[in-house]
Amino acid sequence: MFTESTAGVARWWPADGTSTVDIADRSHLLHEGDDAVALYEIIDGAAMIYRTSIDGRRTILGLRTQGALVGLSSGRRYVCSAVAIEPTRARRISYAALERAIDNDPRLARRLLNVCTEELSRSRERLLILGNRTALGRVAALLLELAQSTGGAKRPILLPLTRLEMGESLGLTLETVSRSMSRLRTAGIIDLPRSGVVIIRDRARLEAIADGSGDGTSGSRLCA
Amino acid sequence: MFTESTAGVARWWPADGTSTVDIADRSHLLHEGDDAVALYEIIDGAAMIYRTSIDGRRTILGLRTQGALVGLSSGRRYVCSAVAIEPTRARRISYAALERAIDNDPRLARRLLNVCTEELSRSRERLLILGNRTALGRVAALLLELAQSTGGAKRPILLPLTRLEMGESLGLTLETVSRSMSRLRTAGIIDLPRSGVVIIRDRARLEAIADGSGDGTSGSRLCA
DNA sequence: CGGTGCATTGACAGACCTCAAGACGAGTGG
DNA sequence: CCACTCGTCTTGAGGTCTGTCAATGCACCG
Repeated sequence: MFTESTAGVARWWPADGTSTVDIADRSHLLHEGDDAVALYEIIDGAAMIYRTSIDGRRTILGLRTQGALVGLSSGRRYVCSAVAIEPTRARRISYAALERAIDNDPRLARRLLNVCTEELSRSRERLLILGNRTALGRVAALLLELAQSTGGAKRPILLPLTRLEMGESLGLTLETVSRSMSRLRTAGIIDLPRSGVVIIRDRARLEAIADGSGDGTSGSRLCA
Repeated sequence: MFTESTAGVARWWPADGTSTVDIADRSHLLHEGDDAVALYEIIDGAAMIYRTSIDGRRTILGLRTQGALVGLSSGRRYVCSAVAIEPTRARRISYAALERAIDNDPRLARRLLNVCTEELSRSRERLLILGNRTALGRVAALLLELAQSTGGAKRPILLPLTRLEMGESLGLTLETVSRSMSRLRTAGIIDLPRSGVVIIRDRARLEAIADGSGDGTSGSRLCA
């Protein structure tokens, strides 16, 4: 359904309601609770979406990179906050202009629906991870996700998240994240050459751990 | 955004591609991996959406009741399975007819977008629960959700889920679910008159537990 | 040089999972 | 009607994993 490519979404945006904005690292695109006045498409960079509980705990709902839409909301207000985790450029599309454009061009609606269902898939993927993975599996899955967005196959990952943020993203404490990373390093699966950098040495085993196939630290069957 | 009421979505469906289907308890609406040919709107009853991992473990991603759309997918195939958890009637809308209808009526697109973002909200809500709630809090949250869909304020909840399914829904084992229910009963917060029935005796404390405000089993501040 | 923020590591406690036994209810066949 | 089976639920004991608290190390910066 709604299977059209989203690569060209940009050229479908209404001309009158869009502008380009630059967001510094750790600056907000939008705040939970604010009036939902605009949607953002990430052109370059990355952001994380999060919500804060009454008790002050933050839960990071996901990371978004180039091409993703941030600010989708079902009500009049944003339900999540979004903050850049690296210097980011985004296209800002006003809701008012967008709704007008939808009425004029049904193809835009289909593309938006497509993006929205993809967003759903990502949320569900994360639910699977939180629902039945151990700490090690969750960390492995996050590293693979980060490796994908950082791009390179064997290139080092420049971690855009602190251990605390990784923990908030995975439902773990920063200590557990740190210990999991250390276990992966000891097992020879990753390298931690210096703070903020990760190198994946054995992607197959990392994937096996992320998929829940044992803890992968002792003779993986996938690498036999 | 897309804030129009969805109460009247039904009358917007394309006439040519829709039909009504009745699904027995524990029968499937659709299977993960099948060609995505139709969307279902639940008219009456309830269904659960789930995915199965390679290792055979099932993760229940959520429950859907009257008005919800089941079968939203970003690709050519369904990414989740959906099974009725009580006798259910649903409206089946073929994707082909739906896409045509979208092109003819932009209001439909906006309503669909609205439903889709609501779906997103539900997934995110569940992420929050799995990310930072204890077993007791998760069970409390699920009971409140079930109470809502069962309807009545103080009416008994006729559990549509087994302990195993509740566990698969919350990322817990069935034993932990059972123990949590027993703790809630011992604390006087719920009654378990017979198998498959739950009565909420102290909603305020149950909500406090679900929101993570202590374990609520010893003198809740909300009830002082 | 001290201060600050982040990461690592240890010790311990608590939460949850696993394995196991038994209870209960519904359905079936004698 | 009763015995039997089957699936589900409950409860216990013990082990593992993760959270909490705490100390230390490291890089960066004033």
